[in-house]
Amino acid sequence: MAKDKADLLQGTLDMLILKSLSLGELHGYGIIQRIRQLSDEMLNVEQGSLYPALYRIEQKGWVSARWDVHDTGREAKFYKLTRLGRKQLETQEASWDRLVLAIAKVRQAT
Amino acid sequence: MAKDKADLLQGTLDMLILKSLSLGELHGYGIIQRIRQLSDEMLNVEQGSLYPALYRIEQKGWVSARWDVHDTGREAKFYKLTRLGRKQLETQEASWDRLVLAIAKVRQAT
DNA sequence: TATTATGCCTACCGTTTCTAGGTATCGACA
DNA sequence: TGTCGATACCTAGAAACGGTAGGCATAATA
Repeated sequence: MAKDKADLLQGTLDMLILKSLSLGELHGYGIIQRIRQLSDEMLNVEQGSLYPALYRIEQKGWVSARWDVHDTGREAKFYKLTRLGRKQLETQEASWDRLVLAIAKVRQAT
Repeated sequence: MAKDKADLLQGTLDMLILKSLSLGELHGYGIIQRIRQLSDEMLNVEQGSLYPALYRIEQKGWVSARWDVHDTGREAKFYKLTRLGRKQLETQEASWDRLVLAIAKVRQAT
């Protein structure tokens, strides 16, 4: 990965995927682009990370998938957040906030 | 771990250890206590995570260790941040800030 | 005296991300 | 027409890291 881009921390990818899907149905390749774009190029999800993650997430029932043809005429697998997935997103965001807060506390220490 | 405590994200432990040592020399067991205390009990580092991490960190030259006897008369292995470790702490804090920012950007998206 | 807290350690497990490969289609361009 | 990059999917294997679960020893405390 390019030097100016940070590797993800384990545990953050699910949240990012769920979040990007919360904005609307999307296919895998598009998820990568959306995350990169929304983060101002700071986050770059590798395909080898994404597709297995999508599989896991689908198994857990957080997203549903269907094949479809989009505007450009190409086939792609579109993922959609389920109700369970929306809940999971909230849970993960809350966990993330708690962690960020906890680490901030440690870092504040003088 | 207790349910109200979050597991750490992989990649954050080094920073927490370095940070707690930046406040002064400490032994392993004390690092765990300091992190727990500073985070208001939100972060609990397991011994099985800490000691291997300390070993890794020492190998990298970020901390130096020495056995000593402390007030209570007990022996303990005291760790101290090296100059390299202090630099590493800065680097990791900067990375953390970037990641938090990047994720915030993604989450802001409507 | 028995238990709890302090203090160190290791082996193994599970999860997750990345690297590195593969396949196929489409559009642009030489 | 041929080639190349972008789009789009996938898998196998490696690497990293934190946790669980165990062990050992000593000091404090009930």
